[in-house]
Amino acid sequence: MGMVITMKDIFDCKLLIVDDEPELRRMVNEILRREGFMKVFSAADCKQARRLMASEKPDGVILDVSLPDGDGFALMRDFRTESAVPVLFLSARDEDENRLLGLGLGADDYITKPFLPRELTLRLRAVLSRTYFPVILKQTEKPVFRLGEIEIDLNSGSVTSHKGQLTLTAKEFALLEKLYENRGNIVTGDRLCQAAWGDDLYGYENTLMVHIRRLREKIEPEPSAPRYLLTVRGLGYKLTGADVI
Amino acid sequence: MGMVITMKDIFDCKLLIVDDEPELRRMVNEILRREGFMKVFSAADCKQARRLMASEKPDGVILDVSLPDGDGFALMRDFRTESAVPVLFLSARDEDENRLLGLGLGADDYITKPFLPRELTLRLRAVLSRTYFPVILKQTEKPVFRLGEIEIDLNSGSVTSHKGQLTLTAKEFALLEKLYENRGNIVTGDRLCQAAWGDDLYGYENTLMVHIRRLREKIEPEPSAPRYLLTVRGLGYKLTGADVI
DNA sequence: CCTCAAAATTAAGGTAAATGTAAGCTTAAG
DNA sequence: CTTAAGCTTACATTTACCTTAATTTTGAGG
Repeated sequence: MGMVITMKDIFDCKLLIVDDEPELRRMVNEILRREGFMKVFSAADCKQARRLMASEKPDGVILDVSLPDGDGFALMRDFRTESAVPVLFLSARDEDENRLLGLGLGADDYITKPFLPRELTLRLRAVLSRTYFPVILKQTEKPVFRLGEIEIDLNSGSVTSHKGQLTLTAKEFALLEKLYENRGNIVTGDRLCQAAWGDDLYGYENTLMVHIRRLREKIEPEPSAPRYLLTVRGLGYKLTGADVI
Repeated sequence: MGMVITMKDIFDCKLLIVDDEPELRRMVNEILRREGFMKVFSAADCKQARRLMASEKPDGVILDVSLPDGDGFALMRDFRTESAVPVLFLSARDEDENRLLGLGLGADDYITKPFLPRELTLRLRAVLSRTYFPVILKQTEKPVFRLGEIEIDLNSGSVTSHKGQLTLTAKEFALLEKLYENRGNIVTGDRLCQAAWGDDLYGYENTLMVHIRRLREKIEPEPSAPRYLLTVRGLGYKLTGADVI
């Protein structure tokens, strides 16, 4: 079945264009209007951009990398201290592309000039869709949690219990992370395999079980009678009783 | 203001890949899986494509322009007489590009081989978004509802009542999910069997009853005098009194 | 490049929970 | 009353999962 979600209408989505070329601003504006974005603001330089950012609080920014009075990257960092507004970068081909690739762009995207209208709207939609939906964005800090007396830190991949400290292996880590993300809910074998191996599963069935077993040996007081990492026959596994720290 | 829309979950979105190269089918399949599209079918030729189109009724098609037994364009026109399914064309660079541009593609898009995974998913999202609107949601969220004093969470497959917490088995889960989807309406035995077992239904009559009984034992205060999961003699079963949470 | 230990995978036998079956019983409709 | 549809229970079977150990792969250090 479908689900009902509340989301901003495309007509209500405020966008800010930051570029020093008036012709390009006009063009982008036009493209966006045709696409249905009705609230579009534009700024020619950093100063103006900052002002509009503060007063209008846009839902997305289209930002030129090089601006007359500063750097697009620096500007983005400033925006980001205030909010998680998604940013789509504009850059001249070759000139800035390498720099862009090198950056930790996170949920953002970039587009090189010149571009097709279609390209712009495609990437913009994709960028916006990441923030308008309740998707967990790239999280720098991984969770630390507790299963009864056992403490688990996904930053270091360590499990601490009365027995001492153990380290999770790569597969164990991937599995536990996935289970924790969906804690309380059933996670199918397929999804777990995908999380740990990536590709489509052939004969993973048993391999998964063995890894689950090893994980249980590390996180369960009594691996053969699990209390936290439960099997749901025919459906998958689920993690219960996890207390966030 | 915002708007409320009903959208299909990305996991419920069925896609059909039509291409004669097995390796490409496999690759596209893989890309889509990673992106979260779980229901992907593939066909090697027009004949197979038509069959899958009729039986699965996919929500989107990724279609090679040239196929061993016919033309992708003709195939698309055929599809379109039945439904408004969005089509994303695949074509060899240069070879078919001009033809594609010359066509009145309408709401569709195309992509030339070879392509980057990112390109495929971007364009696919865009194509789908026209029918589903802003699309894209990574995490499937199943319903949580209440039957009187009993709370049911289909994410965790758990039933909570004054007696404590029980877990549904695979069959119980499938049946209850189907009944909930059609809550208030009668669901025939055939349809329930199909939901829980698949296409082939032989002599399930009694087996179904047994499973219904077991389900009632978990969700009914008094299984022998059901208040929520009712029998409709000669027709099937129906779920009533379900309050969405 | 080799060595060795840790990790991952494979294989095979075992087990219990989930499922299937059958037979007698109950209920509703005509 | 008769009949057919559905209910219930106990029991048989199956299959999904568990477990252990042997084998292969990986990767760090020499």
